[in-house]
Amino acid sequence: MLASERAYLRLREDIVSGRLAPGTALGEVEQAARLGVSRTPLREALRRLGAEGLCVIGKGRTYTVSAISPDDVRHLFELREALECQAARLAAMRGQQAIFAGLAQRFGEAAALLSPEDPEHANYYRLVADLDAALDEAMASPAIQRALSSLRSQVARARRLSKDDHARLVQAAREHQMIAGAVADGDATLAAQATAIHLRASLDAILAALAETTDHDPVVDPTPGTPA
Amino acid sequence: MLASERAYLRLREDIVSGRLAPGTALGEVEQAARLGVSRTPLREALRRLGAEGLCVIGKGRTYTVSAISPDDVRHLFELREALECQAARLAAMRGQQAIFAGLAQRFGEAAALLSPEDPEHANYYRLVADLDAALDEAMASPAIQRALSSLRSQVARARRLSKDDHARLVQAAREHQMIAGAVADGDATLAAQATAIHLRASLDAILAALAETTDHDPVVDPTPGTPA
DNA sequence: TTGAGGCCAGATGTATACATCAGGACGGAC
DNA sequence: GTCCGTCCTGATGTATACATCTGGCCTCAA
Repeated sequence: MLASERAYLRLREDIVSGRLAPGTALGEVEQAARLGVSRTPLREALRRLGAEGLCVIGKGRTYTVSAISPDDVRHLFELREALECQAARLAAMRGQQAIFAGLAQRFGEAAALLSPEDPEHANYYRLVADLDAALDEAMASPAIQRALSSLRSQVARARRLSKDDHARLVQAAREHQMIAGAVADGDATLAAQATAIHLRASLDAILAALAETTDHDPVVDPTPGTPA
Repeated sequence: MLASERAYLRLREDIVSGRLAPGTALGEVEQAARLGVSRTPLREALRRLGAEGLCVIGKGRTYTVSAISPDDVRHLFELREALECQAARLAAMRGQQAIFAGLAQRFGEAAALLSPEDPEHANYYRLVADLDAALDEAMASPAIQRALSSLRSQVARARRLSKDDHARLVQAAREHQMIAGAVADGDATLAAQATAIHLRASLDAILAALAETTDHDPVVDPTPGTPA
């Protein structure tokens, strides 16, 4: 695998997981040494992360891990709403009905996937990923796909802030079922509205979790570097 | 100015203007020599252009100037609609009424700016840019701003395909007036709808021009390189 | 003649040396 | 004592040498 790709993936994972806390300076030499690549591919990784918003140009020319305040999450979801509602609309107009009918049914049975035996909810999240992939293919709009993929790592980071309690996940499954159902019916307006509702509920869940956590705990692991 | 920035700006200009035709291979050594920089900053420029969609990774690892077929333009506008309608909505909710009222009035008088004495319509386009900037500031959503700025160079390229005939520009001015007016009124729904209408009309104008041109002329100047 | 296989040219990917710049610390002058 | 200017240190920006890969062409065998 390309060194620049490795560096990008590892840095992204480190930022999304919180191992690299917001505000951490990402020096080229330091990170290159840490990840075992030279500065050239690392620079490329850094620029990609910058384009995705995971890090920003601080003072001077240095990159720092971007913050993720409640307002940042709100702004992120404003973009998500624009993109995903449009995606749902287009998918409803262009997608194959059968695929989304099947997904809707699977979401209807999703409560079973949310058993406490699987604390990671791997099966459930695979189902969500399947819906995302189906929407991606159905909307058939490369430009929106690209914008969305650019957004996903930040969304993943935001989701980490939310506590996936059982009640929320059951409700989220219902929301997803509604989206898939509307797309299956070819109802573009309803699909967009269902998406908007889901995003609003997700945002509220994240903000609620954030409000709790910030009172007594740092949002993320504040460890700046790694123990060599 | 940084060499990477120079390379980026020149390559972007060359692609948007059509001097580098769609399908042109962008070899690192060749372009680095042409622009008088070394491969390192040129690579960075190439990656930025790739992220914006102005060039794509062809076979092997080579970059080529992206195509811009009617379908590409349609896809581009699907994304534009999602982003700009949301931007208009947010601006209507957050913007300062007076600014947009002033812009609406200026668009109402825009017909005077479209005199045949100014074939470039510089004054008119400055007004459009003012509206864009006002919306940018009013929506106060960094994420959407970033996505939009990433899109602008492709929009500029698409606009080059359209013939700015007088009738269309007059109509476009009315559409812009409507957007500014709706934002001034704080009417988010109307602002989004006015934006959608404007984008639809712009798209139709581009597609019509494209359909005409492709019948007897290449879409862009097919000169691949420069005469040393 | 046609297909497969390997060789070669030229590209991209990476590492590193050098140039340049920004921030801070130190010292001197007022 | 404080403020300003200079120097220094360490970073980023750039150029280039080297490694690696890709694709095409040529050769050879069936």
